[in-house]
Amino acid sequence: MIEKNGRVPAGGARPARSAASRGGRAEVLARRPGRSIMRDVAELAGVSAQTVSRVINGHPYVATDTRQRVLAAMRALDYQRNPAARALVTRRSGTLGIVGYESPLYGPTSMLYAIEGAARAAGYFVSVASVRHLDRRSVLDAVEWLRRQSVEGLIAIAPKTSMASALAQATAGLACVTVGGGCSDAIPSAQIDNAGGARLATRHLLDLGHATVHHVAGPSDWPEAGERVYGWRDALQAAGAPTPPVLPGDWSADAGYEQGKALARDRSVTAVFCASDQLALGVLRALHEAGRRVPDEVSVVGFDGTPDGGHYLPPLTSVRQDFAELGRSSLGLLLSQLDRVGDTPILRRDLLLPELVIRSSTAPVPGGDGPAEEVTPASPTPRD
Amino acid sequence: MIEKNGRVPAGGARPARSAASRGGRAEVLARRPGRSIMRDVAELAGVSAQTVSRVINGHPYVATDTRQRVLAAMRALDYQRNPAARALVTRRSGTLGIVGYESPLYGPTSMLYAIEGAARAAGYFVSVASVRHLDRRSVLDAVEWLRRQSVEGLIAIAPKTSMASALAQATAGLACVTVGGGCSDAIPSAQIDNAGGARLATRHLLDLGHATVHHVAGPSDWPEAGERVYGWRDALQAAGAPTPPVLPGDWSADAGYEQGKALARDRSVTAVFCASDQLALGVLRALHEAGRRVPDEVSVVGFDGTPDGGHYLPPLTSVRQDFAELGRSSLGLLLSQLDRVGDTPILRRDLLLPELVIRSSTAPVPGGDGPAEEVTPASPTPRD
DNA sequence: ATGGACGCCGAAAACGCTTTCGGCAATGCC
DNA sequence: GGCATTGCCGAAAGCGTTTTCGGCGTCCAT
Repeated sequence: MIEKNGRVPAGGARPARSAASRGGRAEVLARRPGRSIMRDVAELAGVSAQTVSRVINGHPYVATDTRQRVLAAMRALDYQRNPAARALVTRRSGTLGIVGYESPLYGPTSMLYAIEGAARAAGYFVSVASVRHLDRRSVLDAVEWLRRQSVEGLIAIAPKTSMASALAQATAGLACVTVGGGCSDAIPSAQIDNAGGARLATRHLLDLGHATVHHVAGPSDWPEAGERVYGWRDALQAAGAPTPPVLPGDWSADAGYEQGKALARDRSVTAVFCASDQLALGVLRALHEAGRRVPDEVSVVGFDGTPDGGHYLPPLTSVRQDFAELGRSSLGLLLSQLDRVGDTPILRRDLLLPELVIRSSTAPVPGGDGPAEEVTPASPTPRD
Repeated sequence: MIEKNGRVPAGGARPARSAASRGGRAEVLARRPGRSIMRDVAELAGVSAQTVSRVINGHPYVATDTRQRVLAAMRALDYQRNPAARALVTRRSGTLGIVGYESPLYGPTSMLYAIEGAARAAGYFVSVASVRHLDRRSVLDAVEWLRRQSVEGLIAIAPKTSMASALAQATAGLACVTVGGGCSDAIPSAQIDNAGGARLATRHLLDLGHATVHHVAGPSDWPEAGERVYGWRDALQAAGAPTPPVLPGDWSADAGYEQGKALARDRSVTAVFCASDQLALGVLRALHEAGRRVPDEVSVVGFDGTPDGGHYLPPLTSVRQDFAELGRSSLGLLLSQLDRVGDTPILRRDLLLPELVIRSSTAPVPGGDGPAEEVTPASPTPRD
């Protein structure tokens, strides 16, 4: 009754594993009672372990009834494959990493969840490492931490321009994608057409008859902020409108409030384009406190299209970006990198098109036509 | 020159591993060139592999100079321990799971990052699984997915009451903690004192002379929403004020707007306590559109203390909860569960104290004293 | 009959680490 | 001087999978 491999056939429920091996040493670690392993399934199904493996991995050349027996045994034992053992031999962890910027911003959060959902659908686990501050050290640490977990690739959410080199250095030899801000030419990225969105917003205001549009920008070291500035300036120049100085801030309502106060003092400003909805919220408040009515005296446009924006006072016209789609897109980019392991990465940029949602914070310019008359703001040049 | 274990001592840079084993079979999988393993380090340092292991794991009984040599070799080879191999033998993945509710809410997001930060400090990786809808099936799937990754424990963010059984069932035999909503007595949870916060808000309005306070609640199947209702009602009764019917919603500004429209029509309401800042945002808008001035005619209080709330029109008085601390607290709870593996879990509840931040959306009742006179709302009974 | 070709399955060797056991020197104690 | 103790280290087993190799039928074409 002794089998070839020296193991005693199941006399009782489950014989002490490995007790029959070389030195007859007692089992080293007590098995967690609830967990069964592949060999248990194999015994119950009357096959060998690697046949079980074949069934699990969908390999061909398994007879139909054998497959059924194995599947039944798996169900009966509530078998679950040990990912560590699998990872050890396949050299694949099946895990993707996300370095996320620790901010309560609407966008990054939406993307995080979208990425996870798409990753799970593709069979990948998702592990996060957050950075509180976007400095070099933090990013290096986060990527290092993810590496230690042997992630197969990673997505960096919302990196600043200055992090390009840090990220490139830290992710050497690792598939990497950035999202919402192409921070470097060396790393593929998924992002919306920021310049296009900014053009959309600016042109909308110009179309309403405003002589020019002021811009409260995002932090100057974020590529997304820079691109929006570019699009805004571009639309202004295309229409022959003067270009006021950029008012920089971070993305927050606090910053918007501060810049808004200055804007409110200047009676010549009739249109403001903000690089985020939160900035717009602050501007709206400053304008209101200064007694300037929106949209009667001043029009305001935001960027992001957050659900909250629809309930600002007044409801905010904004450039909506589809963060969920952005997240999915970035994952697609990463997966396509992983497919071509070894080859040179494809440096693709996914550009999503934003959409202008017009609500109540924008209106035609007060006097019927703009205060400036050297141009005809009512008929912009839609040159594209 | 043949060693006892049959391996050929390093003649060249790195001999084909396992080529000298039993059948002289060629190496099965090409090693990733960049990755060195423990044996490489051991050879370079002139010690055995398990001495390297001892150094890494900080075991005693390693001579100081040996340790130095090993550390130097590790640095030289840029050695990184293979987590899969380690997990396989230790039966510990070193990973914690988070099931997160896929919503752009401010709170859950802040907590997610706080948990990750604290977990990393404690040496744990964090893997997320998000659920789009809080139904039973989704939760079961998410937990199952995390299990497949063999997480050692998990934290469920913002579960509804109805998920109690699903969560309890799915996490059987797994350390689990909920945060921001004790959904079941069987699962420990970290949360703020919702009832206390609601009392704070309600009493504040009562103190301002309002005859009673209306309440726009969160979804009725969220325990947090229920507790806030309870605290609100409790404060009302303690002050002898009448208890208007609860106006339920979800947490969104949309819902707040809808309920706010009804509230605005009722001229008798002078004070509204909302279960979230976003609800308050919607209420504020509805009130404004109906021509009711805040805080002159109606006072509004929110809950959460989001940074945006400070820029609403008018800036919102709110009950601030420290989400980051909440996240850290929940992780602490989970870790203490893990320490006592096998024992019965300690069913602790961490209660954090919220804080009322008073801004401009609340003011004394219009007429100097409230429209109702059967009680003296100006002197509430602080009975606790 | 015979020889592939094909379908199905099992034996055994890794994967890279930790753990247990045991060995060897140096030291302390009686 | 013998013997236990202590500090340090190596050999070997084993964690639970996947992969490679090979074996055994069966079927079809010679």
